[in-house]
Amino acid sequence: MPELPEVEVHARRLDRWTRGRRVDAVHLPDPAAVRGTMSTRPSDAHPDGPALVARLVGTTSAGTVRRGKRLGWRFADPDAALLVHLGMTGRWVRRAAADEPPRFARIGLTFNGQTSWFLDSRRFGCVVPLDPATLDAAMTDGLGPDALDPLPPDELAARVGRGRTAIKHALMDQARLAGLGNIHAVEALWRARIHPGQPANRLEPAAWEALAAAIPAQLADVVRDEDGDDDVVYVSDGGDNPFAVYGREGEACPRCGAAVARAVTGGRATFWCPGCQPA
DNA sequence: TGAAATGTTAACGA
DNA sequence: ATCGTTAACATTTC
Repeated sequence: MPELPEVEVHARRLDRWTRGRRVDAVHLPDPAAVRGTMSTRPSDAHPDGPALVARLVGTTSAGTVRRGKRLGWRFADPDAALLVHLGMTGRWVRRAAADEPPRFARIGLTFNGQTSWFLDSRRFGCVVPLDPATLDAAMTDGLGPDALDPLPPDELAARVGRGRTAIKHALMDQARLAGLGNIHAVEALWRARIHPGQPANRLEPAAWEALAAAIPAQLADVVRDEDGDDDVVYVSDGGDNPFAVYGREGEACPRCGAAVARAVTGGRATFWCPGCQPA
């Protein structure tokens, strides 16, 4: 699930569920979920992962922060910190402490009779124990400004508009702008009426203006829709597809009625409306 | 059964 | 140096 809105929703959830509460127990059904650095590979498991996670017992959750798709979690007394990346399929759920671990449970923290579980079927997600003094740097290192914060169009153009690479690709470059992934890059471009394959350095000022508005609007709308304690329902979950063009090849564009097109670039499926996002 | 999947990064090739 | 593509990671679901 995770692009910026999903990470934001999970950060809020963990905060609500745990802040100010003491860690009574930890569970680590998949030790490879604990990594020494942010890595998508279980083979990069932290050798001392179990010991480091065990040290959280007795600390108190001090809340979460988010930047781009990274989630930071602080603990106090004694201080500790985790950097969480949800990868492709990561999410957090809360269950009664007496319940069995849910399917795909990788790590769990029990607070006051309830356990918050990190579930991740595909195992690209990870939890990185950090020296709390380094958490701020780890949260921002290598990331552009957070995509949920509106940027003036000229600043967006200066950051994202460099080079001839396709605008969609440039938008997903976390070093230029942090938070957009495949789905929301596709949706933001549709909102701004920009063809995803346009070279980033050839967008007109009017296009940057449209994009600068479309990006935070897209992300904020999704955050609003997904906020709450319920599991996020996504395209592949069999739920209704909530998107305008993503996953809708051949369907009518909700704005102009033309058939939505699909192509694969950079190994990723891209969707656009040939009617209102001309090349 | 084959194809595709929200993320990240390395490795090539042009 | 820059850009695009492909593969890899690990696993599930349609």
